[in-house]
Amino acid sequence: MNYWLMKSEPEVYSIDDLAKQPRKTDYWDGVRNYQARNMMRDQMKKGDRVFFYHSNCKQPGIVGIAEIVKEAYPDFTAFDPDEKYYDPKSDAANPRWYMVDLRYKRKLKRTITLQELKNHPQLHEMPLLRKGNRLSIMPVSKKQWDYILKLENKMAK
DNA sequence: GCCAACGTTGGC
DNA sequence: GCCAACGTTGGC
Repeated sequence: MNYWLMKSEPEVYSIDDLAKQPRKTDYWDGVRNYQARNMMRDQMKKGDRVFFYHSNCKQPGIVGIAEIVKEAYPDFTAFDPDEKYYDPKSDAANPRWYMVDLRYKRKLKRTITLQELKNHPQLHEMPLLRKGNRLSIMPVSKKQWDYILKLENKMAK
């Protein structure tokens, strides 16, 4: 099983929005970056666990856990000129972008903030904490995953 | 709202 | 293929 971190702006799509969906499941559209696409398309597997991360907000950080329930398939929002993430270079015959389906698992008992993550040298290797990394999808190692989950029950450091 | 860090685009 | 210009991300 692989572990991931996926960013979303809560003003646009929060973890509560995901939890509100029928069967708590929704598609993850709008990835328009090749590196993120490749990880999603080639490495994300059904059953993989995901840290849901809120970005570009007052308290950026990990807010919950989701699960991959459907592996990559063409992102149809790229085909529609009315969509925000329309891409004329992508069409059904030759899709450029992909999406996965995500199911809400649970919220963390507390938000583990970006600032808190930075305070742990054990996590410094995370792409999230590396300078200039703006990928919306990033791998998380099992070690990092377990370490972060343990933080959930501790006081913020 | 600012701006650093990247990615993408397009002229040459 | 180079690289300047531009757009985007996202923390602060």
